[in-house]
Amino acid sequence: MRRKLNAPTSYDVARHAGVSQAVVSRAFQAVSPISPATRARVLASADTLGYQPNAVARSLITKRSGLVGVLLTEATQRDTPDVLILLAQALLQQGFQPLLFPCTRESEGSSALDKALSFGVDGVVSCVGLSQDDLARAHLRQRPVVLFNRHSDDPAVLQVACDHASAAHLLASRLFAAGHRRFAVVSGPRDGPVSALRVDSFLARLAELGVKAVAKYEGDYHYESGHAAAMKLLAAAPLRALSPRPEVVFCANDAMALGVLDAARFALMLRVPSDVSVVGFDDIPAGRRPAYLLTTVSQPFEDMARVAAMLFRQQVDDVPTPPGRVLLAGTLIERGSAQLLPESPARHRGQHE
Amino acid sequence: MRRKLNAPTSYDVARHAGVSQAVVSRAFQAVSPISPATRARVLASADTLGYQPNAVARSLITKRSGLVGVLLTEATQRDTPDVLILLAQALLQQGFQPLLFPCTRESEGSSALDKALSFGVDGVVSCVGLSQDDLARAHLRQRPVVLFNRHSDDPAVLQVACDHASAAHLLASRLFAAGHRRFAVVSGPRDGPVSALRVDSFLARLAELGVKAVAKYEGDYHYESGHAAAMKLLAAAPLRALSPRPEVVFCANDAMALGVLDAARFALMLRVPSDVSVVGFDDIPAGRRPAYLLTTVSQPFEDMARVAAMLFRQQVDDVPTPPGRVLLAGTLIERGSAQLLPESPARHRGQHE
DNA sequence: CAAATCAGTGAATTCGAATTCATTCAGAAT
DNA sequence: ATTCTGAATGAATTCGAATTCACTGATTTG
Repeated sequence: MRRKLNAPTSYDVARHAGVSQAVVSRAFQAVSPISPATRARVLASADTLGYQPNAVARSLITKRSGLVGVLLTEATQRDTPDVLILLAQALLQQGFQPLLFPCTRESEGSSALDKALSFGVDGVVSCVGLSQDDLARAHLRQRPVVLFNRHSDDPAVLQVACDHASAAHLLASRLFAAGHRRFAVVSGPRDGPVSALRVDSFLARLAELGVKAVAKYEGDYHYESGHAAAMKLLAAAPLRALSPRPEVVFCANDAMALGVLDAARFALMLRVPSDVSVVGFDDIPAGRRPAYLLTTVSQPFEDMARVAAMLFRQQVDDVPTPPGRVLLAGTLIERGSAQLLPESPARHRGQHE
Repeated sequence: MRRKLNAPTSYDVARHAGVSQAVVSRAFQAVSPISPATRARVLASADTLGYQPNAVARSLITKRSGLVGVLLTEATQRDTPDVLILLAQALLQQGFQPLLFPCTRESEGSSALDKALSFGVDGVVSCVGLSQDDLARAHLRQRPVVLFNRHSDDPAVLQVACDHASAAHLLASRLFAAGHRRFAVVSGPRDGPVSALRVDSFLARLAELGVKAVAKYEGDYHYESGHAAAMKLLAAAPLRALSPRPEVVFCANDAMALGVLDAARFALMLRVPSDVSVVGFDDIPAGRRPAYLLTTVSQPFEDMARVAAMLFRQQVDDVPTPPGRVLLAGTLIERGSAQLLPESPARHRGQHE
């Protein structure tokens, strides 16, 4: 009396079909020396026994698991969890099962990578920054890494990201051209790798245009910090005459922009955009609603996910792939929260798609 | 000249430490017959070689992979992707690495389960409905399944869900007690397993209270369908006198409730809640903002995730666990979008947490 | 008709760690 | 001193599928 607990193995199928175990194995490979007749017989047996090849045993010998480690930052988890979904779907479409490694701090990336490697992933797509050393370790074991919205100086590492800098640059130009001169900026945490790109580029462009004095506030990407920023930056200061209220508040992400908007409207009783323009970055769903109509930059997450997944597969399959950085342009979404140039009439788009 | 590509194995460590492979293996188990001195030596060698036990090889023999299959519906992916994050974090905390199986239809659950099993998962947490047959298959292989917000008639299957029915029941009572008599309901898709619970229970309670005529609209859980529902249900019909405008619109989820809210305010120029009350279900972040202040029911996702993960681990560890359904109560969140009883003063909560 | 070729098959080995079982050796008990 | 005990160790086996290699029998070729 055997234990029926365990799943049937290739030997069970072999016995049932009257062949050797090797033949069973071959029956499940696309191209392999096996006669069509035998294959059919084996597959039939497998079907009646409910046999499925054990992916664990297979990957032990083939060194291919069909798994991809997906490293997530806390920010991704909190603000744009749907990116994860898009990534997962794109990777799945390329034939990889996503294995999740949620990190709470950027520094956890290193150990997450090791854990992923020990699980035998074929490679890693990381939303978390990785050190040169981490990348080298993965490379040594021939496990490709694709960085997602994260930067590495190593030109050999594939990176897929939104072109934050260009978008911020464009935004600054447009706002300046619309006649705005008094700017305020709500950044993310100082060390945030993405916030820096957005804010620095925005400020750099303003400086180019001759705008030096810009009020700054360091937020933490949360709605509340946007609210707090607005209270500080926009409040009717007693000495306001000395430093007049900003005409535009640029936020490093949408969540904070919504905080600014709500604070401006409901706490400070300012009209948006006539009293103050607010722009964000990300195009989160909430900003699309009639209640907000936030002018913002949309990251092409779907394309980014698709490209990342495709590049990942190519790397795994050793398809020669030009390394480097793939920057996908963000889209300026003009809704109603900012006064932009009349030349480009602001379309009041609501939810799109 | 050996290939340095491959990760070091236990044999490499054994050689380096001057012991047998078996000892290396033992050094990495919490409790095993090995002297503290040797263990230290082995671990030191492992460290210098950068050795980590290969999880694939290990799980081949131990039948434990430390992986948990997480089956996702399209709805979860679209509406509440953060549930996935919470689940992932909770499972991780219990020592399981979440392997994702995004499904686009409920019917894909079956094949997703098989795939998960072939990957050697220790069990499955499913947001997708599974058939009796699926559950039996998993049970046969001793792979526990925990259903998350999904129902099974099999009392032996662990289920963790929000108590949608009770919450909807309470909501109906409260609205009725507040004096409302003309109700409209925006449901999810007819076959949606969750929508039915919410809407049916809401209607049942109203019927109990003597309210028979309720306007109904079948939405699809999306914002747009809420908008459309409002246009249909609340529009100033020519013969409105014959069927007066509903005082309350109950929506099967928040996304649709926001659609109703926006349509009422911006398209129909109705005041909320004085002209019409709107209530939703889920407590999505957008509803918490000052621009909406949606009255809704909050699903205790965090608790649900924690409980599900805990029960899952117990099952995997063969801790005797009383099977059955765990229903966690939803919380009625009273914000500004509905007129409820004066006896319970509506607190205008914004973002909470 | 013999030799060479080739497709299809099975026996045996492999991947890397865990585990069983036998063995060794130090210290305790007699 | 001798036997007994127990802890610590190593050799060998195991998990399940893929793969190498040798082999068979059928087919083609000279």
